[in-house]
Amino acid sequence: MLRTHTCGELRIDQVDHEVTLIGWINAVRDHGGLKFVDLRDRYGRIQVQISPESIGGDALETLRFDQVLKVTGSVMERPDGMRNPKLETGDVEVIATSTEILGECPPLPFNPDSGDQVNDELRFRYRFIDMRREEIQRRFRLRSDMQFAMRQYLHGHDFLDLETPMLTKSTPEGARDFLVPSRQNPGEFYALPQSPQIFKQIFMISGFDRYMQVVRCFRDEDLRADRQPEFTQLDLEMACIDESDIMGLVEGLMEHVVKEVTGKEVTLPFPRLSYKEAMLSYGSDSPDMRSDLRIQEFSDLVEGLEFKVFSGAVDSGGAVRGMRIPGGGQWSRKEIESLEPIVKQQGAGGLAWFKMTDDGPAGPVSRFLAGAAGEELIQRLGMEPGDLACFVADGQTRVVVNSLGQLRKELAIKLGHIEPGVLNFCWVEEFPLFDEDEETGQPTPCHHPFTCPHPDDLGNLESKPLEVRARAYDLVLNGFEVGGGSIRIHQRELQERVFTAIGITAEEAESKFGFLLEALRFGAPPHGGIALGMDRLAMILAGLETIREVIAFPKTQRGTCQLTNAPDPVTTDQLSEVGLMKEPVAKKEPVAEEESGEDS
RNA sequence: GGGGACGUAGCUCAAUUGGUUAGAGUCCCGGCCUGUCGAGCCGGUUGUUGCGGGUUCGAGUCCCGUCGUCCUCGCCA
Repeated sequence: MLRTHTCGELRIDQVDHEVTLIGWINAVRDHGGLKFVDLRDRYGRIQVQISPESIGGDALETLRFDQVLKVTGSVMERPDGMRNPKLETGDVEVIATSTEILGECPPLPFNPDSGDQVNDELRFRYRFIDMRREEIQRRFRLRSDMQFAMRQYLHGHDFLDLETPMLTKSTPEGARDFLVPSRQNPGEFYALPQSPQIFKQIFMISGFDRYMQVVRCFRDEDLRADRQPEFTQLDLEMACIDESDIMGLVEGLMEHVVKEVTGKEVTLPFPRLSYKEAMLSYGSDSPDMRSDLRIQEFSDLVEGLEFKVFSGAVDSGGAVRGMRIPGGGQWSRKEIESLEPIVKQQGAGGLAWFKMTDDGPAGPVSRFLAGAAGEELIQRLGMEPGDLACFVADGQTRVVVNSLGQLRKELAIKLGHIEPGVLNFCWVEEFPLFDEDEETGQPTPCHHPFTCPHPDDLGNLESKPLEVRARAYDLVLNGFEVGGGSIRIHQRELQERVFTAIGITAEEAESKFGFLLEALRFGAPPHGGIALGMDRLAMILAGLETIREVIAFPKTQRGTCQLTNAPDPVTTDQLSEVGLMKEPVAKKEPVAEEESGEDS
């Protein structure tokens, strides 16, 4: 080792020891002859004293922030009144007898102290500087601890950590694939896996019983704060189990992980609610239960209200829903109306509302509340003086759900329901097996085509496919979907029926999933599993707003890497080697393929 | 593909209704300084206001286009 100690470990015990440290210069306090230098590494910070006397009159080097400095000297107890209680090492300092700059460093492109204030573009371009920050190092430590705790827990429950291919087969369903051309098979392509789904099912058929993997997955879709084109899942699968076994295991896993990483206790079991209930009461399939705001149905009352906006919505097949906002009656009209853009963005025409005062309802909707239906509405809401009620009515129930769901989210923040550090898990289950494709009307899998239909609904698979429930479940944490899984189909015949229901012909099924269908013939046990989003989990456990902050080298919203500048054009030679030709519309030219390089 | 926000010194930001020479803090450079720990004091440099066009006597400010970053809808089995 080039050093005897790290920058975080020296204490009174080491006084008079001769030590050698290597670290980044974190500050230089120059008093002319006497200099104090803070040296920093992963483990902490320590003050080094450099003076002409201590280093024997040698010329002092020019010291600058983030140079890598090697210091040899002796540990001294600091004089009284000169200790620094803010530093773990603050009772001692190192009196340098020699110093050497091992790594030069120009002035930095940004000030790391400004931390997250600096714009992301710059931070990610100079990620190596950004990641020196204590704050960032803590995040990645947390993520590392989290993944270790997961492996530890699952190892203790007989899971095997098994690998699956990264170069695999493109599948027709689901997200867009990232394609990889095959040099040895011109014109043919691998795809990067969207998930190891089928491979883990094959492990089950192979008798591996309990499989886990921390695995990278790839989906070529547009990005969000919580979505990157490549992301990491804790993937697991078990045989001879049902839903409650998976949920129970994951609850135990989360309890262990949260305890190990944050020291917090979670309450088990996690509440479970059906998809239907989640959509109705919370306006989302990933409800944030940190807030107790609840959406309620009022479509059945509109007949008695004589409010055309409401009745019109219901008449055209939609719905009227609303929620009580305790204490919202204190808000001004202007403040209430400032909520309207939230619902308009989701396609709603507007926000209807009334306040409850000591003298009864007041505000735009109040004049429709005089009759019996109005009274029932007020009663159902549980309105008390000082409360506000907001409603959305629309001909499309989907718009009502999304609008109020979004409004609920914003109100939860506004009302201070979102306390930092609170972890609120729940399960959402009984998802529909299929969604309707908006364009073709074709049923398409909500989860994936290997999800087992609910046994009670099997009779409807062909006749009323959209009413079939799935044996699927999502794990939700603080309003984020952090996991999703299902019991899988383990019978070939049922798998074929599901393929047919989603419009996959026998030929397509054979060519795309033939290997799975074949495997299902040869002794497949009942099985199921789940995949947990590691980036989102790490983000929430670290109290952050975007998964970019827990990914060392994230992509921008356009899918580019600021550090490496990927993706890049490649040379025509590289293309032809893999049997591809360039379309003449390339945005960027390949770098230095045959440039003549004239200096300007 | 649609909607929105932002882009001014290396960095973080300011600049009144469109009005003179675009400022501050920090960083950086020079000087002073032997007990600081956000060191201090004195002095100094730093600008294609993202880019291109337009309106105007005059544009950082208004308009159009474009590029980039972020948020979001669509999309994400």
